[in-house]
Amino acid sequence: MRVGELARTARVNPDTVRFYTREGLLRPDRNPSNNYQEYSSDDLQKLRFARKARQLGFSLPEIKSILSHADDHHSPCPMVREVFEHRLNEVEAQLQELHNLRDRMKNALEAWQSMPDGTPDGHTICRLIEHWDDPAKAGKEESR
Amino acid sequence: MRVGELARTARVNPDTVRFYTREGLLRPDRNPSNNYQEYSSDDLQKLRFARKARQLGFSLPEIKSILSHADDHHSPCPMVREVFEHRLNEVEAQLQELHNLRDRMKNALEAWQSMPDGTPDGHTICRLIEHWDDPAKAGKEESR
DNA sequence: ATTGACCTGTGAGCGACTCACAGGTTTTAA
DNA sequence: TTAAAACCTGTGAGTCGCTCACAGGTCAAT
Repeated sequence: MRVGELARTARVNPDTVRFYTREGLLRPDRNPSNNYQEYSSDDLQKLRFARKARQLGFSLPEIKSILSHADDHHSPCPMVREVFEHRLNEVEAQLQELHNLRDRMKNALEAWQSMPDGTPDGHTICRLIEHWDDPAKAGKEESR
Repeated sequence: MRVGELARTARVNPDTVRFYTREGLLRPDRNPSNNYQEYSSDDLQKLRFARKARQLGFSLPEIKSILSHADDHHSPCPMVREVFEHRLNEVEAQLQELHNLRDRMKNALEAWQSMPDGTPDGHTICRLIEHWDDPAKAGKEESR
């Protein structure tokens, strides 16, 4: 298959396919008659993997090295594992952080919701901003 | 306080402070004698808010508009709320996605862990790649 | 034969920094 | 007091991972 088809089936931008090819992540054959690139179903799998890996926050160089390790078929590759483990740690941390912030946002939004007309005033926003780092205060009125 | 001090207390790169200042997110006074920028504690709060908001995925223009709405003190601003709600949805989605992928990674790593010497071979990686989209198969041997 | 949809390479633009440079200022400390 | 170190200034360029724009070549359908 050629660029367009590959891109369509993997639901990515054709330019991304071209970009990955330029970067050496995909290595299609060339049709010598018209110089078009010919991708295999192997390339499709690599592309899909690459996209998922990107979502996980792997860098293109990392993905490239994982992929090329997988290419020469049965090399033991502790490096891939290191990359993986390292990335997993980062993902866990990010997940935690995101979770906290999500809760913070929800609280803030609830505080807004319960206002007379549902629109916040400057004060609310100020409080939100001032106590952003302090979940105990954000979204709650002080006792007074 | 000046650039360096502000940056240190907020634990960001001084260049980020300069960048935010260039972008109009922070508006320090100028010391006319030496042309240095003078930041207030208000700026510190804005900076901290901006960093948290960035982690949540708000864009700089969004942050800028939230901050300037908060500046002219008591404007009701449904826009800020819209941005906030919209972003919350995205965060929820991202959280879900990240969660799934984290589990996927853990499974994969466990499968590796249980291998004889703890290092994966080409086959394992291939399976991981081939069935990346298919949690039922990744990290498990087929029945045979 | 012409249209339109594809393909090619290259180069530039994006957001949000980050770094490098060249020069001016302030602080420290010998 | 003066030299060095540590700051500050603006500007411009580099980074990553795309994405788009351009100019031109190829191919299938009408």
